[in-house]
Amino acid sequence: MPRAGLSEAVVVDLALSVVDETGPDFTLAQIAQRAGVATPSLYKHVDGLSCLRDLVAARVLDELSDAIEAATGDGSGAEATMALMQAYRRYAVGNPNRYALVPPQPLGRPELQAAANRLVGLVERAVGGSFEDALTVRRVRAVRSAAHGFASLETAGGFGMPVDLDASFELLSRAVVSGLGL
Amino acid sequence: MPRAGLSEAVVVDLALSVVDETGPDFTLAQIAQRAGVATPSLYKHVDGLSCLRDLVAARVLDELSDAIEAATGDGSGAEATMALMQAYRRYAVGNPNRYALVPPQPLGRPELQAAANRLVGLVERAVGGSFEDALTVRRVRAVRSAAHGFASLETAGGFGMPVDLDASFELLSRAVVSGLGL
DNA sequence: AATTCAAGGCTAAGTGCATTAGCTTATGGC
DNA sequence: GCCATAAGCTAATGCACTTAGCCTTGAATT
Repeated sequence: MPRAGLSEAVVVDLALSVVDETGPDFTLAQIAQRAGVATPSLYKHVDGLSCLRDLVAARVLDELSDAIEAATGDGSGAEATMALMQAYRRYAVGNPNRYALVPPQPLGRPELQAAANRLVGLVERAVGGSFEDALTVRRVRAVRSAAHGFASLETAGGFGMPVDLDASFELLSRAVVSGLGL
Repeated sequence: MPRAGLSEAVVVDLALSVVDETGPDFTLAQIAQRAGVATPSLYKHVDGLSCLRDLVAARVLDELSDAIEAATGDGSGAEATMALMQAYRRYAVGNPNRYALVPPQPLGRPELQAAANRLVGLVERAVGGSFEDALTVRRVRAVRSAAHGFASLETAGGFGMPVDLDASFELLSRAVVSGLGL
């Protein structure tokens, strides 16, 4: 039996392709099929389903952070925060199934924790402040809540007709940014 | 074998007790055990797991709507919207596992669709407007996004240390309400 | 009171999945 | 060329959902 050229990263790739095509719930059997391999063989690269879920989630969080970083640079203030929220939503809408995998509580593997911390750090920088400051903590939470709430409802089809969505998001993000005093 | 006194509603009750005690993911086997019944017997009352999920979700949405309705009455405007958001968060924090079951996209059984519509109607009333109006649609979406985003992150433990949460939510809801011009 | 008959239990069996154990083979370093 | 390890495999276990078909309870009707 020839080797299939698998690795942890490739397994995660395959998982993401399954997610993109069939929805957020993936199965080891589906991935093994795409790899041309029997299901138990995956255990040579990945320590079971829940571990793989963590790896996939970390990957998605990193993609999201990349998109945000590219959009906001190292600026801060109202404009940077608006850009951050916009990039956040754009990623989610462009990758709805992947976004659904983002775990709100990044417990689990350290990679996942690190990816989540990176994202929060980007919000912190955009808002402009440090976590020493209680106001900054609150602002970061508010921005995350608004962005995640809208993205999560929109990607899940929770807004009924897909009409007026850009304007709706614009209204929300302006309201948040100005209401937070940025 | 004596009858167990089951019914669709009782099965949903049992499912909710499982959810409260062990987390959002429940299984027919767990419910059957609590009912003192073999797993297949549940099919006499409920049409399989995914149907039961819909029924449970509809029940939770109704509880959430009840809590919101009690808190906001039939008022509208800034104060009513603040009260609505507060009630929303309070329900979620008080019932984190149940809240995790709220489906963002209420596709599926008509009961579920109706429950979701009821909730949206409450937000509409609090915001004060009608869906004829595009601005009202945007405001309702913004309020839902902020409330759901914060509640979902908080209940999932996404905010790290549980410090300053009330003040954080207060900041967000004030920002949204004032930023929406309510 | 006796009978009927649907509703609500049951067991048995099938499917799909994750996981573990143990074996075999490819492959890269010596 | 040899050998150790990595990377496949098959077999088997356990758990969950689901369907099929049987049996009993119990209430309504006669």
